[in-house]
Amino acid sequence: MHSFTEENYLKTIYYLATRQQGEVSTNALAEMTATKAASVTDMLRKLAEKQLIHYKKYQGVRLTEEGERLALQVIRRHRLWEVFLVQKLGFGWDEVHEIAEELEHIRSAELVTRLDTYLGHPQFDPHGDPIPTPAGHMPETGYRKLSDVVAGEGVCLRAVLEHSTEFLQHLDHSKLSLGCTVTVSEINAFDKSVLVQTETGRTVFVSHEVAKNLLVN
Amino acid sequence: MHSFTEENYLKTIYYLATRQQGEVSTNALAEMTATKAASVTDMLRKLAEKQLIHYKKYQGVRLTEEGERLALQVIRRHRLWEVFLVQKLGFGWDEVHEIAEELEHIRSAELVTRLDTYLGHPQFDPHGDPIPTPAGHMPETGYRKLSDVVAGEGVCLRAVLEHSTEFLQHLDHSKLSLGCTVTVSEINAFDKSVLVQTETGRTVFVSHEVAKNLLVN
DNA sequence: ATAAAAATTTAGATTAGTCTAAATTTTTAG
DNA sequence: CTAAAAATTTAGACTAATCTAAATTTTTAT
Repeated sequence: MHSFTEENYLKTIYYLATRQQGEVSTNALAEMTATKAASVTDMLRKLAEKQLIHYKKYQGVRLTEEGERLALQVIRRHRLWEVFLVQKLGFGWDEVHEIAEELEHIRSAELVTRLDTYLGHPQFDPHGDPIPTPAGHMPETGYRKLSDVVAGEGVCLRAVLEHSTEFLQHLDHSKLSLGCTVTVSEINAFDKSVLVQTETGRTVFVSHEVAKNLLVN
Repeated sequence: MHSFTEENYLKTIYYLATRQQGEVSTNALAEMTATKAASVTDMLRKLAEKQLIHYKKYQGVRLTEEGERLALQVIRRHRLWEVFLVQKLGFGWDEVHEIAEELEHIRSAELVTRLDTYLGHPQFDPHGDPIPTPAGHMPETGYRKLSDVVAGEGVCLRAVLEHSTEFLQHLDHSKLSLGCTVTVSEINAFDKSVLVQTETGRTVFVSHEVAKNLLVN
């Protein structure tokens, strides 16, 4: 079996790999896991020995097939628990990340299967992230960033790229939630902020910084 | 905060203390936690330093008020999760112990509060064990062992003392479940086995070994 | 192209929890 | 009451995950 810590490294490598080109760097991992580069190096050697990553000194790191399978298992558990916490226990979408960070390491396969059934086989977590399949496949979404939408287009809010409490509460405050249909009425040429029209006719100001973290289709 | 391991020691000390007179011994703890006596001694020194137990070398161990409070918190979480696993996810009562052993260490207080509400503030777990209150009080049950009931008495099955899969499956097989009302029709003078009559008129043979692990009122 | 900067790895230590083997204390049985 | 047995603790070591400081490699900027 793999340790709690190993699972976190695999998950983090997966996360960083999807957000960039090529290999994941030691420093990037150190920052994400809130450890030091030297500690990361030690762990990378260990994961490489277990054949969970491809690793050459100084050259960064990439998941093996087995490593990716494990990472997706952890992510699947994390996202299913987030659905449980929000839909069943009534937590806000801004409150569930830390708790799911712990729940994701509970190992029983039967538990995950039953939880998935209990939740009605959800496809997305409360932040709009797709839930990996039991077989270990990450569904493609084809979403774009709101910041890439041109004026006049109508789109639907589908997911957030940023999970911080501050960001999510800001959206709550703007009364923007996933599933909202909005039309981009204006894009500011100077700061790239956008004005969007909701179905109910409200106009909402969205800064470029926020628009970059909103996924739509 | 206290580690996973410390929580397990506190829980085990509480468990052993309720099943005997006086102090809990190093060896008993070593057996229950599947470690060696030397390891237990190390941990006891640490828990004593943290004022969670009263400990004098060679004299056994007893929880302090704070230690008991923490132990009851862990037990409360364990039992609430068992209710969840059985009532919401449909696990059998013989399948939930190991999973709850992991879930009990998830630390969010808010999670426990919400889970309790979601489950409808249950008073007992699937094995009939009382769930400690949020304030850290273990409800008294006043149950007796079935092995102490005299012939002719009618009683209701309330809890099991033994949680092993084998024992619980044996009860399932005998179609004895918590809540059953039974009348003790005969006590064998030689082996102390009992015959009980169920409400439906079935006669069930219960060995002394089993009767000692069934609580009734 | 090369020196400075940045990134990464190595060396050596630390902490939590565990172990075995040896020493010590308590209990028990004659 | 005392010697043997049982229980417990101490001593010294190990593993996983981390750290700091120093050494090494790669990248970058003139």
